[in-house]
Amino acid sequence: MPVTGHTRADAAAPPEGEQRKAASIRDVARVAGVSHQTVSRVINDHPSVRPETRDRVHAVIAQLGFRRSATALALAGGPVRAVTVLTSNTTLYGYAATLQGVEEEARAAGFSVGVSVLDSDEDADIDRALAAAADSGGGVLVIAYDRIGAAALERVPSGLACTAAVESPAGGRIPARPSVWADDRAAAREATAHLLGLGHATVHYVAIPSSSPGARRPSPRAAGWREALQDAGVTPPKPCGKGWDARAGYQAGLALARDPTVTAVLCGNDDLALGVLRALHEAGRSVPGDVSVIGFDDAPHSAYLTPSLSSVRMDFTGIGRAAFALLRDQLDPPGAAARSAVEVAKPELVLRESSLAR
Amino acid sequence: MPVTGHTRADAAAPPEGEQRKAASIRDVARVAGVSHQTVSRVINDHPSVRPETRDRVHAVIAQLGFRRSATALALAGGPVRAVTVLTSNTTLYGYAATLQGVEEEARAAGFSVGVSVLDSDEDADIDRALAAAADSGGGVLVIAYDRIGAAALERVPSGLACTAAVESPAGGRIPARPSVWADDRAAAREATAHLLGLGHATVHYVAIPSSSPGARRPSPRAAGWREALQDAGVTPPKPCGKGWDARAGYQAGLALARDPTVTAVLCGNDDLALGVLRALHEAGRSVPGDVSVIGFDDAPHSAYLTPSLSSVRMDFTGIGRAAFALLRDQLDPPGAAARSAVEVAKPELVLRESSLAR
DNA sequence: CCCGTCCATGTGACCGTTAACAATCCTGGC
DNA sequence: GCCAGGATTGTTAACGGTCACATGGACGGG
Repeated sequence: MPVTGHTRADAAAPPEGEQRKAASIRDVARVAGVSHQTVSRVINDHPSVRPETRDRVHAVIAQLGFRRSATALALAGGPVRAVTVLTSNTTLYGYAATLQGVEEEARAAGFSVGVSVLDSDEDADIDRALAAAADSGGGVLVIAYDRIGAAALERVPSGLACTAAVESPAGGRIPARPSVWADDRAAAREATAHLLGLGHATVHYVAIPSSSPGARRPSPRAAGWREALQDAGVTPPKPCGKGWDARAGYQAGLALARDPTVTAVLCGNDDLALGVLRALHEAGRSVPGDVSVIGFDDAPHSAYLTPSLSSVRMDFTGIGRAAFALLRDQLDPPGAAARSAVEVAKPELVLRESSLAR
Repeated sequence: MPVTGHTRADAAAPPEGEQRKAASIRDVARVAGVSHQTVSRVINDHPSVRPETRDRVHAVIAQLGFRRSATALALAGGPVRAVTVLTSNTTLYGYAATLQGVEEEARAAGFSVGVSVLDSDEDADIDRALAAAADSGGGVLVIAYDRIGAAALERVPSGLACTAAVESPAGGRIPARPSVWADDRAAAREATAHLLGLGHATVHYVAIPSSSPGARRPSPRAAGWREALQDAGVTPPKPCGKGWDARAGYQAGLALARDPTVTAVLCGNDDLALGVLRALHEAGRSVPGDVSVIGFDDAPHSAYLTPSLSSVRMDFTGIGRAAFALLRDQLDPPGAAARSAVEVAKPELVLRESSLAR
């Protein structure tokens, strides 16, 4: 990098003109009067280089602004230091925050981060993304919070280093790939129990779409909700909702608002909850007066809604970071194969106005 | 070759076992009985290859599942087909949506997308990101909506292909780099004028941080707001707000709520507006009854707030797409140097409950 | 004093691709 | 029948690193 500055004459920057072609290992060798291999050894901290030689080479490296080419390194079979994040979306809060976590950790480790968005769960589409990721050479990190991501995870070829950020796996099942999750099932149970504790006869659930193919399995959030009701001897009502956004929540909310038995609602995420709040408001049912509402994910703005939204805080950034760490362990195996599944800090139920005691 | 006689079905996939090392151009050459260079010619659609030869090579390519190595291509000096997006944030709506737009367009063009997050506007930090981007070989796309991004844009070395997504440039100034923006200044003027038209004596402004170094220049949104007031002969009150998020809006809102002359508020983004709404609510001032509020960006959930938030819809995805297109023109120059500055569709003022007539 | 080792360094090949140039074959004009 | 010249193909050398191995000198033990 042609950095300017520098106390003494701008020794680092190539003279004044354009930035000529970057210096190679051989350029450094020539100037330092050694062989290119010696330069390589210096770069890689190989022990048997005379201190004097090492210093001289280092000086030339600084002088020429030499930077080792990642491309050449990769071609020569060196370690690759790159991750590609596969995701179906980059704007939804949970996804964006997970990506952010991955990026932070990757940057700290000197990895580059690629993003490939999955348009659908069709094989062709997934393979396209996988191929793109594979020929970058590094590992793949799949955000598998939804059906598309889960489908992509299934198709990752066995030779490719891969980890995933997932929902909490259904009881006892160990994910096929090293994975990271927060126990949202337990959190859903807790949130539901809290609502029941407030005196509600039952709790309705506005679901996020299932991540299992064909929606065979409900999401862990739905499972936790169901369990809490069953523990309390309550027959779970039919979950509603189909979608991820406020609009879907609004539509589900319109139906719920018409049902007088609805006094408590758990939502699969905060966007859905927002739509539900809106629908309840329009129907003249007050929150938390008539209906208590709890969301999921604790998006940053949820605390400022009116009423402020109770929610389950998920450490998405932490999940992203942990997932990257797992991937890194796979790529340069320092001490044997590390853990293959990780559960990060338990989600935390944050109580606000929307679920105050009545 | 363990490949049995596939009619056509899975002709492409490597046999059944593990995925052995990817086939190279020379592997293809050997099997097809030609030189590697001929294979290269076939891949690149070079005209002088006998059709018969071409077909044979193509068949072997399919049979071996050959894919040209992007790494080797880059090393050999071929075109790189990669973008690195430099941004200070990936979770804020405008940023995430811009990134999404870039990714869509890049994917369609067969480019890979990298992301590098800028922690601060310190030179070292920026150079780190720039260096990382540069040695990926492709172009750089800077999201320069804030001070950090703008600082990064300044330091991009002249030899590096680069475009930027920016705020609308201050009157007449042509951005140094090919850039894309929506005319948010005009939109702010329009929104302010609309509020004045509602009968408000003045309009207060909750500002997003300026993107100019040292905050020497106000953001175009602030400029548009000021212009509209001046056009109407109103002396602009002091803008408030320091930050991007709902919390900052809330704090600004607390102060505004105490001031009885405040009856209309324009906010630099929807998160700020959300905080303002909350603060006004807590102070017992109704929206739009006592105070009208208009936000900026039209985040997806703004329509579902209570009251629903009037906002200026920005086509961030479109900006991202256009910025990528501009970068692409730079990377493989087909018809001379293309346009260097682009203004995408005009932002649209979306009126909702928060700014109804009184 | 000779030989085996280790240290420091150099030489050459290789990774997978493209570019430049050479070589061969075929065709047509004279 | 000879040669210019295009079409087709092959050969060799980059690109910028790493790895495997060779080389030469210093040192120490027998």
